[in-house]
Amino acid sequence: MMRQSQPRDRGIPEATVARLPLYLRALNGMAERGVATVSSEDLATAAGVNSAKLRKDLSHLGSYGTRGVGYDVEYLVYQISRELGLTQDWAVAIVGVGNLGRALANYGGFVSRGFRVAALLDADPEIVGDDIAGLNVEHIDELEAVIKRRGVSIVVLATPAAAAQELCDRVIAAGVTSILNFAPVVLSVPDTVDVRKVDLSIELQILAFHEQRKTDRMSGGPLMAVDSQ
Amino acid sequence: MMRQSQPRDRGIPEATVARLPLYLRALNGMAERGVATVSSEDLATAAGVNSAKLRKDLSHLGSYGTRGVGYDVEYLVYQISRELGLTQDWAVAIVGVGNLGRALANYGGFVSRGFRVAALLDADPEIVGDDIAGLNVEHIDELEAVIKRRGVSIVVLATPAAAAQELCDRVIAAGVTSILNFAPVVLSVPDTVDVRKVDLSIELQILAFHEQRKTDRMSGGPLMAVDSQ
DNA sequence: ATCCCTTTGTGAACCGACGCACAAAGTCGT
DNA sequence: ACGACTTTGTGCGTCGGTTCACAAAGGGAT
Repeated sequence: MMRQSQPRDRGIPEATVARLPLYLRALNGMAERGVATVSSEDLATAAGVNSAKLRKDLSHLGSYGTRGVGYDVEYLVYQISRELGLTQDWAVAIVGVGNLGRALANYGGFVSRGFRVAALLDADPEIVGDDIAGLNVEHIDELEAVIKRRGVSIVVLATPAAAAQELCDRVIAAGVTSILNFAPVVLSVPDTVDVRKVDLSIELQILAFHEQRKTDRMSGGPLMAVDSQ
Repeated sequence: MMRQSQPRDRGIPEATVARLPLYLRALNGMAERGVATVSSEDLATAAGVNSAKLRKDLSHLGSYGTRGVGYDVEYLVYQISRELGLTQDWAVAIVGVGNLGRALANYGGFVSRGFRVAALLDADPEIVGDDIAGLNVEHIDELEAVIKRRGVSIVVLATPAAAAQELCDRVIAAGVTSILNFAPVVLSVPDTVDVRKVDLSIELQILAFHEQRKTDRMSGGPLMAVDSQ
């Protein structure tokens, strides 16, 4: 298998993609602290992963990195940013400006790199017209127009569960193919559309499961019957 | 392999655990609509998974379900709830009452089943003393006392990144072993502690990656060189 | 220029998860 | 009471991801 300069297999494993933002964050921290190069071992520790995994992940992007030395921090930041598509600017619309929507609008975290909140939309006439985080809340009737006018390509759904599917359909009809969903429903979408789901309640339930097991194990033996409850 | 009544292998795959809350939600919806029994096919559709996977998941809890008929909705709700530890009440403390912390405190979603927000804590004297969602915000100095007094076993960290690790350490020292972290940092914890991470910025970056690929594919051919950027 | 030391990039074994496809098991109608 | 039909529970092949361990590649010292 011979490779030209950097053919960079179009086919980065999903698990790797999910970790790249982690590496990027660690690298940005190092760059700010003036670190010039970093070994896979140190970067892996900073990102909370195993160093072999880190190296394999990075090898999917190309062969950046110098044997015996490590990786150039700045260069790697650039390469990962480019791979993730953060060298361009993404216009994000937040649909649903309740408590969560407001929190997201004010969250500095994603404005920082590549993402820009371009619109806030809600159905409640009480909220429409308010200024939040320097943006005017627009009426949901404007959804399609706003998406097209501002070039929105990523939509964050922070609506009540009952409204989510309908709004999702409209957003997709308006041409959006990337959705971050906070509503506790399973959205049904064509498979050309990417949906990522964030669900607080599910996370808590998973924690509760493990927590229960820990306390079970303390009170009874590891092989104790479970029907005591 | 013979099994007594319901030995229920202590050893449910992590992937299964992560889906149980999904099934539970779908089942609760059905129960409210008065559905008495459901087939794996229908439940799988409602939960957005493949029916074989659903059956295998449920088989890890025991052999509930009747061939030729399906699963009794109420019974399955109970079994999954019990397995997840939702038949008991979990006291949750929210540490950090900024925009996000406030949104979480007001989020009805997790109060509903098994979880109860038992405390809100913050370091900002401006915020301490406020009433949010019927709870008084307490000073972070009270952290250890509050955790012990109220029997808090799950902590939600919604603090700025800079404060997260220190607070995490304190929370663990106070005996908590389950943490839901919203701060964009990699927490280092002993492996007796479970940390689940929710990171908006990472989710957006993953979406951006796939979005970029879609648009790349549209403008150039599928096998086009990538260095045009 | 050569040797030694460090660190990358990856082949290969391993592990968990997924989905197909089917036998076992139970229901319902006659 | 029996047969046809439905739906579960699972054995098994497959696949993606993780980890180990090491050869290849470079840097720096002598």
